[in-house]
Amino acid sequence: MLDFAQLRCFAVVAEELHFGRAAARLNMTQPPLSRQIQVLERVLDCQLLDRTSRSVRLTAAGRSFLPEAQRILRLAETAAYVTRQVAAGRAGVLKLGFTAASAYDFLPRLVIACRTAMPDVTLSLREMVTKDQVEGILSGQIDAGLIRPPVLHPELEAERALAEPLVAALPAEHPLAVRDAVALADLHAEPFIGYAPHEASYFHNLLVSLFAGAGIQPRILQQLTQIHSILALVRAGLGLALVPAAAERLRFEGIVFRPLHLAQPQPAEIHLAWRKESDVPLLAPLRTLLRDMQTPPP
Amino acid sequence: MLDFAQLRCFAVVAEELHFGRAAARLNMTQPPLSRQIQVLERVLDCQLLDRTSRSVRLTAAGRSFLPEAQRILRLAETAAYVTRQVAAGRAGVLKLGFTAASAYDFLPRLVIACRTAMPDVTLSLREMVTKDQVEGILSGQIDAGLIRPPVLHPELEAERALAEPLVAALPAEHPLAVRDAVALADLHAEPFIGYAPHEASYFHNLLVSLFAGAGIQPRILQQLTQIHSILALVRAGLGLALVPAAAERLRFEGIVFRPLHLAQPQPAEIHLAWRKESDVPLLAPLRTLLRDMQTPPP
DNA sequence: GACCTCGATGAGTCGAGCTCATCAAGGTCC
DNA sequence: GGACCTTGATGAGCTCGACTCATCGAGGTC
Repeated sequence: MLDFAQLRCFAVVAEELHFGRAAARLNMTQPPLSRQIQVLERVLDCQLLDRTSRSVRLTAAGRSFLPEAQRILRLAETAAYVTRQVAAGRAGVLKLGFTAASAYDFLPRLVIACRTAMPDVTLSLREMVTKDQVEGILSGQIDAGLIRPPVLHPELEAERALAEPLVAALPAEHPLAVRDAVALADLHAEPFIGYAPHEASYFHNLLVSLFAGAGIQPRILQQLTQIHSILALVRAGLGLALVPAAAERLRFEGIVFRPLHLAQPQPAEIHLAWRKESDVPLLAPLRTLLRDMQTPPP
Repeated sequence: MLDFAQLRCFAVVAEELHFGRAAARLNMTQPPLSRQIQVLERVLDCQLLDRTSRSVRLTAAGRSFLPEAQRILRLAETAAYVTRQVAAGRAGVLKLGFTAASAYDFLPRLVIACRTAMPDVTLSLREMVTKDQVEGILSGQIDAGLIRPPVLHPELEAERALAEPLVAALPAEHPLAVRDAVALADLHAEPFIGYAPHEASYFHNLLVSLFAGAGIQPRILQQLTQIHSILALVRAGLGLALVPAAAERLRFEGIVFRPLHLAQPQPAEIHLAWRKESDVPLLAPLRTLLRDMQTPPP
């Protein structure tokens, strides 16, 4: 079998065309260098170098083999380097799940931040609902997921990646649209587009507890799953809705967004979840990145 | 430094995910296999395999390194194979010079024969006059050349690659064009387009000796170097010419070619020439091919 | 709890590759 | 033409790395 040491010896001798100088460059003495070349020639079953005591020249086989040897050596070096980078979490691919809503604003910012902070890291992104992400993390289909809390599965760990305000989405012609901001009390008995209790349980439960806490009860006309569907009904004038601030980025014409004053100003959270015993090296730097994104430098 | 044995060990373990089976496939026992993997991990400064006494799994670094290791192993094998082929004269590139006239018919046949008999051999062809070819062979610019004899240089060797008849090239309206064939005697005092004594000395000298031997003397109007230039003058009706039979392949309209009866039926020769101490492995198979082309199987 | 599987590890041995010394070929120089 | 120099090949001796064999220990199964 071939041997990297032999390839390196051959490449250097082929460059220097002089065993003594080549041996010096290789930090060895001349006799073992001669023997390495001999072994390589025996392995390849052909002469690579024509040598007399006066000159060293490449044979046709040697000329053909030299670039291959150099290529293999380069590849080996690169592979070793890249592998070290991957192990250190400075390079590689991280398969990341995300929910539809996080794509509105958070995900693009994350991708840009990742590209800046870790240019050799690729995020392989897949949109999945929270439940599928949990299964995907457990099965290894994705390395981590951006999901709605709480993360209860005992094999998973999670931490907050984002907290954002809720805003009121109003038809442009709605009476409340003239206000600068909206309070929960304004929504009492208003026609309201809400979230489906099962498919969008996070926002459903969030709103239920907000309304209960404020002692109000909007008139819930429809309960939908996807934020853009809710906004479509709002635009049609059926009612108003509460959505995460990122939804403003959808730029729905005919809808105005107004800040919603709440005791907890940023109640809508996205968490990063991963397998507790995950050995994916990129997890740590990703978590650092997410933490940095929440506390941007002044 | 990396080691091919380690790469092979890692690749097989990564496939089997079992040290015992991998060791069997590698024709070794399990302890040294474990140690090879440990050494590789130390060289790469990271874990490639997560192993307990119950299971073996790839880490992220291992998943990243595996395809690289496989690629390097494949490359090494291919490089060794190709180099052996080159050394044996079954593959590689042969830089071959040729004269303009040999391109008419002989060279295409040679290229096709070469592609059939030695599919892994590439002919790198360059058109050069005989004198430049001799210099090119001596300087190593070309490995061999198809030139006009005689080859006199003491460092060169040569052998006949082709012998072909001469034919008479006549303007279509020429009186001799009605004949089936032409004899040298017919050319006496005829207007004739000949070859330049220096730039086309081979054909010049050949015709001089033919005419002298036949005791005739055509009226030489012009002496040119290139056969296609000579034929252009023939077509213009200035005179007739004697050209190698391959020139018929030029398909000059307005010219008819007629066999020329001679004592030596194939006086126009092309020889293959090469450096005496050339170590180009492809020379031998090329010479065999050229010999086979001259004595085609029945 | 006894047993089994499987990777890690320790002890002993053998061989590959290193160093040093030397040879042989083929130039150079006086 | 002979002494000398350069340079790659080769031989002897030694060292260190890698293999074999035996065994351990973790973690399952029955």
